[in-house]
Amino acid sequence: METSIFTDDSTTPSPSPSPPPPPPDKLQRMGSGTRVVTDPEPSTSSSSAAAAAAFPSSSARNKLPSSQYKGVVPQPNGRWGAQIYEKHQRVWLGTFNEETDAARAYDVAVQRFRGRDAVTNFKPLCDSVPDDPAAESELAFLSSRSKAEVVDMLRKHTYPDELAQSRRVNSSSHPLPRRFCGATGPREQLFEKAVTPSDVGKLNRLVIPKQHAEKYFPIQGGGGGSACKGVLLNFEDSGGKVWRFRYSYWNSSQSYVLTKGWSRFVKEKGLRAGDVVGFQRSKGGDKQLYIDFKARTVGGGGGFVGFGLSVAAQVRPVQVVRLFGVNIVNGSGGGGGGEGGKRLREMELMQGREWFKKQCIQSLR
DNA sequence: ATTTGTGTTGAT
DNA sequence: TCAACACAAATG
Repeated sequence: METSIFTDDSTTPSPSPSPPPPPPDKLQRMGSGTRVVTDPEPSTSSSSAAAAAAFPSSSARNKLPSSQYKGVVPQPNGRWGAQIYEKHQRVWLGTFNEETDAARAYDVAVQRFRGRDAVTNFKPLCDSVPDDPAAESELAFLSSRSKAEVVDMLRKHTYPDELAQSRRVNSSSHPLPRRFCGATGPREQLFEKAVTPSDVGKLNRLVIPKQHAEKYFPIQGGGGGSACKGVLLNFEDSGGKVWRFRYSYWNSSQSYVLTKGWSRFVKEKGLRAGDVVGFQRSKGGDKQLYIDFKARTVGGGGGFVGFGLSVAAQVRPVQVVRLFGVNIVNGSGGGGGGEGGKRLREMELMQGREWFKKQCIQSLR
């Protein structure tokens, strides 16, 4: 099952008998701090990211400034990482430019992981008196998502957008049974990867994280150091179409990659940075490989964009969603092109995304 | 070349 | 559980 590092309890998350909000006191700074950070001037300072870089500091080995916030750790480049612990294991929540953003990410995670009265950096979220629609909806939103999903949103910085979209849907009277991905069948999920800009760019290749490559797609002759003849692998998509990719190891970058054939997949599916490709394998003896992807929505103005393309050919129009009867824009110009070499950081901000598991084709046909 | 985020360790 | 530190993996 994916990376279920979390003992997920998604649907029944709050057995938390936790009622008594104890801490009226602001327990904000604690972190094993040890370091008071020479009084962290609130705001005013310009770019925090630049701050660290600018520090000539006195000692050769720069001690990174510890954070005053719980769950927040400094990064070598001046940015901030957020993390939370679960069962003796660290769960990384992503990196942020602002220390406070990292702290907020931790707050979201800790409330999802440990319940309403968990210790937070800022607002306990349920501090909002009795009825605060905003807080309540967010609470509901959190409960409706698995820990893994929440972590994913935080890492990709899509939490705000997903929350907003959730609220939209919610308000439009919808008993929508939430995600339903019935038994997926005889397949086992191997792993997933959110494609990077370069995975869908001109390099025409998909980097398979080493960890997964060596575990699921071992290359003949040994992976790590051997040369790279490469092999051809066939993957079937949700529409039954078979895709053949060349799979090899690149010594230059010490990476496992899918090359020949990959660009076609990107183009036909209209893959964009941030979309998630998933790899499965049938449990039967045939070990047939499968590939699918989760597109992202272009929430912006609230439109819901199907995949920007073409997939129409293979889609079984199930009784799709009838909620957004409005604009079904066709954004993604696969060719749209401009990527511009701006701040990638900002590009990474993606709006909400929907996971399009194959629709339940089973029940209908 | 940079940045992320994992491995590890010592402290609480 | 939690964060400091070091550094391999990932990304561009």
